Amino acid sequence: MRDGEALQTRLIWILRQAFQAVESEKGARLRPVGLRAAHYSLMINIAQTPGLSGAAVARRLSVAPQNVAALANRLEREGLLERRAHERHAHVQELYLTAEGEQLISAADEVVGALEADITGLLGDEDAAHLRRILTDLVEGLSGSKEPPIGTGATTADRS
Amino acid sequence: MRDGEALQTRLIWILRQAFQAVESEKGARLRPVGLRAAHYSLMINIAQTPGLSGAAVARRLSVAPQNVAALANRLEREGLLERRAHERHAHVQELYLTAEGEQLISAADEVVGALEADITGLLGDEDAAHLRRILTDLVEGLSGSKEPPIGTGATTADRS
DNA sequence: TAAGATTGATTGTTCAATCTTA
DNA sequence: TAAGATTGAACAATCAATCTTA
Repeated sequence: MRDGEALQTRLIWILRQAFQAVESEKGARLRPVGLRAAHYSLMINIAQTPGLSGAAVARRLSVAPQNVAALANRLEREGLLERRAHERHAHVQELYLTAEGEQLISAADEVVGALEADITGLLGDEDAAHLRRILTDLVEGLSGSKEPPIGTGATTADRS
Repeated sequence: MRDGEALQTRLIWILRQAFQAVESEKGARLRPVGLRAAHYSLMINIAQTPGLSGAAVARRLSVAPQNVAALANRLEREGLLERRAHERHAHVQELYLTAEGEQLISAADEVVGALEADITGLLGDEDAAHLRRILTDLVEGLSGSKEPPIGTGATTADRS
């Protein structure tokens, strides 16, 4: 590593730091509500789009489908989520929140929404918008070039 | 969640996406070299500051010291890293890379350095600098307010 | 007391492989 | 063939608790 390019000045490093800082704060604020960050991530997506299949959520979160399945198992055991068979495709499991799950995710998202507000308040509207734009460009540039051609991954069960 | 504030427009969400995209790309480029991302992260820090203690690396990486210990165990087993007792503090384990480790991290960091260059090239110098500044502000704002007063965590073994 | 190391248990995540169904 | 689900193994990371040493 060249000395003029210290580790800590790399965007890769700083991005990691920022992500960790936000994740850590999110986790800390979520704890009193009674939800772990991973469970929040899964549940908020199902709340936004009830009936999503496990595979579809996995794509949204960019995690392995087995991961979603494992989380769903736990949440189902805890009575926060339930699976129902897809009406026309028996092998597809649609995910729904229970009433209890709905209530919990509602409280949790209020907390996360507050964090989002704190962040934009911290940065100011201009920087926040700028950050949004630059990060979007980054994601586009990194994943855009190597993604499958067209319509791949979008199935009947993915209602996003 | 208010409809005007869709999940996907939140900075928290976009930051996660960006981090995951970069991590994924980093992992993909590291694989041919023969290093996992977690091992790279640990080794690059030891390469930069040989003799760092496990606790010190953990602080730098913002991970639990047990995590560093587990990774170090594996890397030691693989002959990429070695521990030596601190000269004056017998219970402190200093971490050093072996010759093989040095060589491997060198090849790995060339790959990661190339990714860093690709990213800045993708964004352009102006946006890259801007992103660096905004993310730094974010980290400052989030963690700065709740950090212990002074000199905490900096011990003899931490030569950063 | 405080910092570092260590051990054990739990959770989150991935990879690989298999099975079922459209 | 392809998409979704499932199972098992391995790895990464955390929390909690203990131990040693300065």
